[in-house]
Amino acid sequence: MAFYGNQAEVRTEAKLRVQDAPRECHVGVCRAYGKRHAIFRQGDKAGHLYRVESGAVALEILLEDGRRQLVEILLAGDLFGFAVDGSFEETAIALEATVVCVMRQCDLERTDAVGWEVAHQTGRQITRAHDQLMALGRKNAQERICQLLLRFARDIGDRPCAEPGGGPEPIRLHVPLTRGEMGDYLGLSLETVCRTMSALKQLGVIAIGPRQGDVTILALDEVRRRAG
Amino acid sequence: MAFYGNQAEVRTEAKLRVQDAPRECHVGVCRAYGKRHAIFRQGDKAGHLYRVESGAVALEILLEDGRRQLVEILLAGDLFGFAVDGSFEETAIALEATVVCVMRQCDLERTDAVGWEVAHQTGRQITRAHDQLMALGRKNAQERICQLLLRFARDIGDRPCAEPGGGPEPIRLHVPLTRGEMGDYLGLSLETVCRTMSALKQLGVIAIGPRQGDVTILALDEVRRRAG
DNA sequence: CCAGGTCCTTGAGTTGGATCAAGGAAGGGC
DNA sequence: GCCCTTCCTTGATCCAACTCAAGGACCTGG
Repeated sequence: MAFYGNQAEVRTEAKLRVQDAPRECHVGVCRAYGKRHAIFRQGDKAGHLYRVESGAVALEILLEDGRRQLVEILLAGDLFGFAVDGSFEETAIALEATVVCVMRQCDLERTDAVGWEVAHQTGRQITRAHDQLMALGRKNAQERICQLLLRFARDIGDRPCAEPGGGPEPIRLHVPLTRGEMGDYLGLSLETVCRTMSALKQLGVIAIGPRQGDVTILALDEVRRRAG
Repeated sequence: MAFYGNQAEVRTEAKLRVQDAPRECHVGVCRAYGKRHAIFRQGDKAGHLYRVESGAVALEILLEDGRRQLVEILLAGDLFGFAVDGSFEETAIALEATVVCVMRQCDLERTDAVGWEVAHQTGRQITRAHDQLMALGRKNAQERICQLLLRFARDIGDRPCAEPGGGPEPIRLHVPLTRGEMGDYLGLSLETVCRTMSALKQLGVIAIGPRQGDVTILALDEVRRRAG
């Protein structure tokens, strides 16, 4: 049972967040996970559904030869844990201290109308996967990175539509991914991610730092334009 | 209403197929579409759900500069038409003469338990999207093409697991995509698709023709191995 | 059976991003 | 504060796939 293996050692750093996390958890139980710890692994038996309460989760697929691909990034409110033949095809990893609500699928299926809630969620995720496929298939490094930055910007300052003049107020955001993980999500090498971030900084479109993971969008319109 | 625009002129070529298509269509209506005709378009108002009864459908996204990406290929039984903010973000195109069952979402939501049927379908599609993301992000041309061939092979001779000796019986299949469309699905140029198919032919792994779209898998194990 | 369009194939040259390599800045533990 | 690990950054070189180009095969309608 590698399933619950990471919990104990995590309690401390996750404690502060557990307190403000538990919203209505219909038929589930909240669990806390520490940075980089697995929630389930490729090949594990499925049967539960998961919702991110706080933090961020990545789904990744590994090939035997070690190549790795992040296929989805999940933020608060997102459901995950969909499996096809009874076992997971991805590994779910907490990108930072994260609280997850775990629900048994059989319990959910007893509750009516939850099916549609799930269906809508999955529909949204399919759309996101399609956006990402467009990015990986046809967009260059700069476009992919701008699209990713917008992904995180959307969750913070959720302004519906920037003023045409180009919002002068910078947007500060925290990206819970290392350069390597950004590369794994975007189908790029970590060096290319670095170089492209540096280029965007040089252009005055974004600012980096002061801490790792911090990014400030200085010209939202520019980021939007470059994301395509 | 570009929505129903392609139907009339399609009737003839689709007629033969309409007859054997209509399985149980709970609350929907079957419609026939001709090769390369749109079922709905990027930006169209959503509100219906669709199921492929026979034939094949592709979902594509277009960028303003003309870059195109097929983001999903749907075969008989697959649901599509999930939209987020009330309008479609993809265009759905019939890859060959195709019959689709169209259902109004509001009708479906009245029927209990359909939600879960939909959720399971979408879960399967998410998994497929994730496989495809792995392909576009980290696999080379040969691996992507072998993965695509397996996709179509699975729907024909659905043998659960080939004999360890490497099934000597060749698998004949029809790929309802032009080289260009294969490229658009796999994030490759059509020339690369050609070259890679030729290379696989040279290696004796597949045979091509006699008609366009026909592919015969001569060494299933080799295709599997190369798909990664 | 022929004409014209669409699709496929192969060659030659180019390039965006990968890989290899080396150092520098954060950050966590003692 | 210092050490050690992890992460970030930049440079140099290389290569898989792209682009441009030119034929050839297939397919449909007349």
